[in-house]
Amino acid sequence: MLRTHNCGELRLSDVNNTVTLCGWAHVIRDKGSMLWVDLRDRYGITQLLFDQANDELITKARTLGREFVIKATGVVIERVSKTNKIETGDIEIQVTEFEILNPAKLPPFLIDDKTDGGDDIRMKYRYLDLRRNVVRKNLELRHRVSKETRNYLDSQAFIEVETPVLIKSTPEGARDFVVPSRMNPGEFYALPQSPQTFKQLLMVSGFDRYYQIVKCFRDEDLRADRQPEFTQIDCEMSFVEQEDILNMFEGLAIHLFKTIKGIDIPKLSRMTFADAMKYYGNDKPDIRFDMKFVDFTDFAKGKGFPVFDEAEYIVAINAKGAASYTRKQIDELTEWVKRPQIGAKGLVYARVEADGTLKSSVDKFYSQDDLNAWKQATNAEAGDLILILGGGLNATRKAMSELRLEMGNRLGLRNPEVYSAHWVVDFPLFEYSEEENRYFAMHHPFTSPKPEDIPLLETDPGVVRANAYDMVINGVEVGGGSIRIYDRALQSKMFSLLGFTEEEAKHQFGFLLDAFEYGAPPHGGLAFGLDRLCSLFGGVDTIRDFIAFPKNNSGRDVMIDAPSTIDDKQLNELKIAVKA
RNA sequence: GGUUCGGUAGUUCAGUUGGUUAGAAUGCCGCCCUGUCACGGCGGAGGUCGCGGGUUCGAGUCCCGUCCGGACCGCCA
Repeated sequence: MLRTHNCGELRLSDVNNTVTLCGWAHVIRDKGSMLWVDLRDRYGITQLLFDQANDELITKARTLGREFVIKATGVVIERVSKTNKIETGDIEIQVTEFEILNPAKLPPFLIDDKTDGGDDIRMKYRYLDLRRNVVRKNLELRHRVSKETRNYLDSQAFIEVETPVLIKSTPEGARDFVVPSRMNPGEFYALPQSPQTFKQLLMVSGFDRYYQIVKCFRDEDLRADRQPEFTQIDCEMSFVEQEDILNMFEGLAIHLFKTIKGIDIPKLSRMTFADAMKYYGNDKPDIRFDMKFVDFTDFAKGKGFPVFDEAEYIVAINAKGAASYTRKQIDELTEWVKRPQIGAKGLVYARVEADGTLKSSVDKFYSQDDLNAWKQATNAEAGDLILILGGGLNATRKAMSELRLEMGNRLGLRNPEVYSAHWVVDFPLFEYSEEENRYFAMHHPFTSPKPEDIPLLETDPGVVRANAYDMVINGVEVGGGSIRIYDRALQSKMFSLLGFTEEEAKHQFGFLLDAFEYGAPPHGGLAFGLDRLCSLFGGVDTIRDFIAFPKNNSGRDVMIDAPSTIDDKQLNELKIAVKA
């Protein structure tokens, strides 16, 4: 070992000991007669002291620069001026000899908690960014989440099994990343969007309780909370019903909150998909705050206000305490909902004045009695602001959902240190695509319908509910899963409803259908997004901060500059031609 | 595929209606400083205003195109 101690562990009790430390020169403060170097490593900072009593040494110390890697030996002494800002603030090292292990160029941005570097340059030099406390702590958090996940699942008799990364492309779901096969020209592997079919086969194999912390890949556009490669905590269990899965994995959530955040969260509440849409316009509602949707269709229609008279659906929320919004703020909010991303045509408001009367933007069309009905329906009181949108059902729900979250932000109701976790259950089995004129599986084609809804598969597939569930924390979908189909006939029926011919189903998923004929147990499971869980525990919206080497908005790794072209020799081997 | 915001010193940013030599902070370099720890003081260096074209007597500023980055919509079973 080059060192006797790390930079975070020395205390007053170590005074008079001779120690050797290694690390990076973090900050150098030259006071003329003495010079200090903050020596930094993963564990902390220890101050090195050079003074002019040793002229040769301090002169050599003046050649140091930021981020030089050094090894220093000296005696631990009590500081004359102590600081409580760092844990080693009571002591310093009176250096007797030191060595520059490696000099360093000046970094392009400050390696500091409050760095001066923007995202772009920090990503290009990610290995320097990772030296910063804040980023390192994020990865340490991620490590603890993984570790506690393994602890919990291990204690529940789950075993971790690795599944292949080079698998088969399937048409359903997200776009696959594909990998050409040199030995099978013209054929391609796909990288897994999830180990779904493999974990089901492991259930057929009798593993009973499986998990895997595993990379998954989806070739879709990125977002702050979406990366092309991301990590799932993938789980599956046999001989269970939906309720068993919910209990097992809310147990995991409770365990993680306890061990990672030191918080006892209550047992998770359950909300149906239908209620989530009705009251929040969203299948992953943030229920840290109320502000539920109130359906205004009945009493806002037919009063002569053309926009609402023509609307399929009219919905209101009560922004409590927002009556103080000025005309300018409301105009700004109106512009906000009219942005193409939100897509509302306009925003109607009704303000409850101090005396209880209402002032609305549509007074021309609605009497004070009409407005009183609004007030009653939304439980509005003096000082509240009722916000109303109207239009087509789906678009209006979506717009109001966005507006609700925005008002939650503006009114300070979305504190990242407050957590509210719940399940959304009873998702529809299918989603109808107007574009392609057919049903798609909302979750995936292996999800089992609720038994009582099976007869409806023939007559009205759109209303069939699935044994599918999502865990939602603070408006973030952190995990989701379902009870699976384990009956060959039912699985075949699903494929046929999804528009597969028998041949196609056999070609794509024959192995699974075959397996179902060899004694498949009832089973189900779910997968958590590890990156999202970490960002949630870290209190930020972007998962990039919790990934050591993330991709940028365009799916590029700007540090290694990937993806890149490959040379003709490689292309020839793969028998691939690139279109000009 | 689309919407939107941004690109000016190593870095983060400001830059007025288009008008003299493009500024600040921080970092960096030099000198000074016996207790610093966001050290302090004095001095200094540092610019292809992303790129290309256009309008104009004159463009960091206006227009068109393009590249790059961020957020979002579509997409993400």
